[in-house]
Amino acid sequence: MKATPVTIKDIARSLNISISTVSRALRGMPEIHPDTRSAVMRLAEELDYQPNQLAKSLLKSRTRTIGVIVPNLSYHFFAAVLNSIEDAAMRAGYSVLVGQTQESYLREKTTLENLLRSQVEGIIMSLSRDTDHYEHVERLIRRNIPLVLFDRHAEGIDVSKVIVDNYQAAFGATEHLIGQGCSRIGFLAGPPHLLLSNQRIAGYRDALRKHQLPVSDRHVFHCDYTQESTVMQTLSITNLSEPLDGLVVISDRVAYPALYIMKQRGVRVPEDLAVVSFNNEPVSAFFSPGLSSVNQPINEIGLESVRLLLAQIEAPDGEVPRQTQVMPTQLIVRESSQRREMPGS
Amino acid sequence: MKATPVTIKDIARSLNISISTVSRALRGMPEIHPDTRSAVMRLAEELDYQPNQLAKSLLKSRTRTIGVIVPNLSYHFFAAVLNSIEDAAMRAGYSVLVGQTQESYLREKTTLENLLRSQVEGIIMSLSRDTDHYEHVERLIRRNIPLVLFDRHAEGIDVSKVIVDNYQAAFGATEHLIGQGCSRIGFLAGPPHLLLSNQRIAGYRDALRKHQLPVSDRHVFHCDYTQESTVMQTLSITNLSEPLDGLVVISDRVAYPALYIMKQRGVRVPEDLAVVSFNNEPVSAFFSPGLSSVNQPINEIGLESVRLLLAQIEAPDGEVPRQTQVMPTQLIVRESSQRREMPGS
DNA sequence: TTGAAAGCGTTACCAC
DNA sequence: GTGGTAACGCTTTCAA
Repeated sequence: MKATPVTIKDIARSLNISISTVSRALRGMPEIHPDTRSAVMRLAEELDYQPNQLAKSLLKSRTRTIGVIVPNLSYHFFAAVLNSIEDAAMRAGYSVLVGQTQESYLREKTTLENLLRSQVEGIIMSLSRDTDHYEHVERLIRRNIPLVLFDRHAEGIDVSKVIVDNYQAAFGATEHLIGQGCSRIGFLAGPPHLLLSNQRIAGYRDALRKHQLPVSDRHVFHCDYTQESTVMQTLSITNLSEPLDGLVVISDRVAYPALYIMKQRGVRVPEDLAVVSFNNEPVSAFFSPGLSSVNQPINEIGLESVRLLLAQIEAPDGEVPRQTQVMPTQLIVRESSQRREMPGS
Repeated sequence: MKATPVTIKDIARSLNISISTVSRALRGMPEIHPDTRSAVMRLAEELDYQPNQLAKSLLKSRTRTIGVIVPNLSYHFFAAVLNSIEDAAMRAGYSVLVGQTQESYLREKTTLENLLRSQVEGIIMSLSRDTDHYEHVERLIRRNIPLVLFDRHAEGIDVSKVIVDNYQAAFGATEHLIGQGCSRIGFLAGPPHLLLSNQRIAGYRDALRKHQLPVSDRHVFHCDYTQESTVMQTLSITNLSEPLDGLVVISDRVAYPALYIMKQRGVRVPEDLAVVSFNNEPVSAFFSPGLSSVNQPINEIGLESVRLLLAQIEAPDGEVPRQTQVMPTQLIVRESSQRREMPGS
């Protein structure tokens, strides 16, 4: 017997009063007689009454639910941002429906549709690896659905974004390697069409150029974030006839297996090859050598995404405040990239 | 102008037909005239009509949504299980509402209530660190809400569970250390009242006893999973007057900083101290020394949780199939615990 | 202070 | 084949 949930109606019937009165009593409206109110309250408590959010939502056209779409929750970055999003949403009285795309465009599209059918009031998303066209996103915009893109975004779509300056961050990371005396610096990048990856490559290239170091396509290696392709590309790097002495890696997730392979192949880090990466996952500090990595303010990215989304959701009709928040990054220097004494140490 | 979403009613009015006809056409009911159907379909397409799931849910008392409550999504284990849960749920046509407790009992309780108000059809949860009484869970059971507990469960509550045999796993891990020649083995455990931690301690103790090795409370160190307390406890371990030569750690998350401290203090792993841990996070393979760890079948835990939950949700009234699935674990031996040659290598 | 009734968007039953 | 209507659980006028 799947207990039929108790409704406001049941309470009304039991107490021989009207539904409206019960509703009012439950919500603490001032005009209700204290006796009535306490009777209602007591019975509600006793029957363990739970208001049906669905009915409320339908009536008010407000679900207080937001949808979050990410490529994959086993990536620390996305899980951690979701953590922060859920936390902020909860504090603001919102619930979170999650969807993962598993890096597939198709699933991104259907997940989006499912969330919309569920009447989420807005969507926070990070594009999948395989997403290379954006009609589904543009449709959201046309339909005026509050939307925030974070991390994996796309150029030329007019929507709120929470991102970091990937170009600058990569530029800085590369200069750091140069400052450590590296002169043949490579880049272990993500898939070729991924904006974030390309922006970082651009920063890396310009840093090399600025310092009159050789820039070559043959020093850029693309992996698709899977372990197999990372291993393959890393092996290619170790097999270069003229070995690199510095390497920028697209993310810590990719750097871990890369470092492992380097060690196996007898490449000493940082002596033979200085390495910097992106994301600064917590474990990176505990590696040996500690992995130098560009930190992104994960918590703030989540908070900011929620803030921008709620700004849209709660905006008076007609105004759709769109803005791009560029969050600060910071290169955390650890042993993996340090070939020179730290000043003062 | 927040575009009022187009409804079935709008379509009906436009086409001068009744709401019921539109509804039937949209759902592909056979009795509809082809012309009518195609007209409806075309207009629906054109107006980008999206059925309102809320209304459907209210009517049918079926939301096809499940709630998932976990302590914290930045723990790899929980994020990865959620990954698997969301995936399985999606395939079964369900959506997932997530909630995090941040290890707090209070938040666990309120999150639970929120999910119920949202009319989730069932709940998959892992208890928070600070949860030491279970009325909130028992209330679910009394109300016949489909429920599955995974990983962090509790004894004596009659509900479906997906767990591993922590006792046996710890027993095995400890015997492995003994097999490597360790005789003074300690345990870096979780909080004192955490069932999972205590089960592992019991397995550890019994393994020591079986091999006539000293069992002492002073060799069990409790941390609360935070980095600070892990560091503190690790320092205590390195400060023992008679040093340990083997250590079982409650989880990889805890082992990482512990190994780091060991290295800093000049404790060689595995030569001075052999270490095994639990969870086998992907990065553990890339550590040096590689961290030996008890693998839990994360993907299967998620799948199984969904399976058990759906079994309850879809069970005919009256039957509430409850079962406990004990998932297999496997000790993955890496360098951190190997003090003897591998046979045949 | 309370009650009756309309309505949120949809489906399903019963007529025609 | 199609249309009217009740119902899901709730809030909110409007009247009393």
